[in-house]
Amino acid sequence: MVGMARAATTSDVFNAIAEPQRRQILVLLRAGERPVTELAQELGMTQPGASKHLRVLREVGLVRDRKAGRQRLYGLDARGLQPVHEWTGGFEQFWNASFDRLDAYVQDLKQTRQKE
Amino acid sequence: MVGMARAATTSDVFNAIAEPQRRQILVLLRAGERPVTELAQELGMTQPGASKHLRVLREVGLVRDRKAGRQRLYGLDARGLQPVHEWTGGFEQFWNASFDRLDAYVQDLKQTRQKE
DNA sequence: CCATCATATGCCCATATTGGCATGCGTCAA
DNA sequence: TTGACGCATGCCAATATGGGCATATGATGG
Repeated sequence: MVGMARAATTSDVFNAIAEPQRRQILVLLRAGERPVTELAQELGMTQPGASKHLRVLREVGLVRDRKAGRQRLYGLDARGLQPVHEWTGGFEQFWNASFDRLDAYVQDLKQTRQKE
Repeated sequence: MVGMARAATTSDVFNAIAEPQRRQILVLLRAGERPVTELAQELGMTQPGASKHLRVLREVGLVRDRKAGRQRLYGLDARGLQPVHEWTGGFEQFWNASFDRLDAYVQDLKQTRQKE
């Protein structure tokens, strides 16, 4: 193996939600279970397209599916999003500090120049 | 254009943090600014590799860089992570509800079977 | 049993990546 | 000025995707 591409999107949640349409699907599912075709329509994608995205979401555990007659209802299982929320939360203290740090840089630069 | 792959990773934060090594870089930078080589060493990657990941992070605005002599110090700018935190936070109410919903499914199935 | 509806898959194409290596470029020290 | 150091890039190889289409699968209703 000489080159590698990217970790399979099906392997982790971060990758699964990197796709805008998959995020939209998750948002839609907050309103409740929905069959594939309905999701496809509401999001303006083809049925195969929706199925493929749903498959990825299913494999990382963000959605569950349940057979209901001829349909297959997909439902949200947001537990997998918690790690992402927590990971980003670990940077919360830096959101506001960023500007201050930037200022610190500028100060540093000014002092450095004065010394030269 | 007949086929498309995936939105450029450099275009949004969700995609930028989909890469494990880039997440590690961000975590390391919480401790403060660091030159490329040092990051590469600590994460066990080559210098070009680190540079490439840093470039992606820079283009989505998650890191800033500052020249310091021969070195280039990279620093964290976590503001871009806030949207991700908020998006996932929008599912917080479903983290605990998931099990209940699952139970509801089981109940449904049982009733359905009894009817048959 | 048959036509139809609802989905999942397989295949092919064009693209986006990531990694390894070599190399260009600017900076600093002797 | 010259050589070493620190980084960014370019190029190539191997892969993972996402979309469009056709088609296999399954279940339902007559």
